Amino acid sequence: MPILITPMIQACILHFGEMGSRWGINRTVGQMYALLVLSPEPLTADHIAEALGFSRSNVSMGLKELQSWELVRLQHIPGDRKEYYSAPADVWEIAKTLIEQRRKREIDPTLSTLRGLLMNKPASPDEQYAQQRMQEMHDLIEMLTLWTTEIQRLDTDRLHKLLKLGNSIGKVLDMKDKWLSTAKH
Amino acid sequence: MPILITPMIQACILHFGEMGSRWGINRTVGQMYALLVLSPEPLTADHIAEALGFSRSNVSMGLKELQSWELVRLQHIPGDRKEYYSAPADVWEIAKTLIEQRRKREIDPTLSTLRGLLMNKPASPDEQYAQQRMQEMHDLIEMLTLWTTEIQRLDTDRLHKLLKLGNSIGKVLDMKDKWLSTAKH
DNA sequence: CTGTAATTTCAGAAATTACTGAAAATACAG
DNA sequence: CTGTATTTTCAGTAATTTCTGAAATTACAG
Repeated sequence: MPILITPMIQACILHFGEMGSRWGINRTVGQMYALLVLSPEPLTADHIAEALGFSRSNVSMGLKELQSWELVRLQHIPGDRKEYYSAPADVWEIAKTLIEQRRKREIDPTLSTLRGLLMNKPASPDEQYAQQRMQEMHDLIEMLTLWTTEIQRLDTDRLHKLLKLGNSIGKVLDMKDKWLSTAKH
Repeated sequence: MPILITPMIQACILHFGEMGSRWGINRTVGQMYALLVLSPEPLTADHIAEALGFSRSNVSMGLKELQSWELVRLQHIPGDRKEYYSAPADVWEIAKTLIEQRRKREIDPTLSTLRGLLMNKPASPDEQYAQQRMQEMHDLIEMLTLWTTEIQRLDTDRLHKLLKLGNSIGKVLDMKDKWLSTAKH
């Protein structure tokens, strides 16, 4: 017996559908993923289609997309021919995957495009100015990327410690501040 | 005489158009913004329409959207009736605005939806499990948001110092690590 | 005011994206 | 193999989003 969609669960699924459509992911794929995350048991494509009222083929396409994002796990149950899908049990695992995939799809191509354009010699003052901006964008994006890469290295345990520390995250950054101001000299 | 679109500048504009369409922003708005960022001088809507080959009304709508994101500055040139638009000169300023706006539009509503749903008493084991996942999502998102808020506080100068430090960013995070492992005891 | 330059609005056309049902492909038990 | 359960593909349709031109509005110089 798969997860029963109560109004509360429904509300959450709908919300992530709407939000998903503000990211690259479309509404129905967002809903499917919310359902998988909230479900304590793996689900088959048919479960999802029935629970959300989508066509079986739409669910198949959605799952294919979620697989391309590496956000779902496919598994088989002995004695059952159907394919069961589930989301990672660990929310931080999911977030790390999302961050990494988005970097691959959005950041990396931009960095390499910018690098390519910056190889050209500027042929006019306009081009010189434009390249200056491109260099700034490149450096900023590269730095932010480095940063998130470091954060992604944190394992779930260490992340939980951070969570428990709560507000004192500010202190970590204060320390960094001090370090920065001494490094200046 | 407004900025002249050379092939190099064109390539950058087209790239950001494509990338823009992977975010919420649509292709033409992305192109418009790239043009504004790369232009050393403020531009009128007519300049933009001519440079990119869009209809005047499309440019008007696009600028309206960019204004709603607080990504452009409107200014008047004495003796000229037209309205001139420009992007902030500081790339970090732009990035901070983007981060903040996205938080407002995507993160904050999600946090408050999750909080609302978590107020309900779970009425079944499925609901109990679902709420557990929702709580984890909530806490994780809240923590990441706190983090980026701190980073956003950095002013441009301090950011430049960080940029200059380059790879040694890792060291900052190592320090944090050490601190964390001592805080554990 | 009046006239004109500039901008915005908006209904509908064009383009894109999402979704479905039917058919094809695949997987596997017997 | 054969037959059946399951999944995938894909052409066509539906829905949504984007874009345009014409009309309305606004801003301001004289």
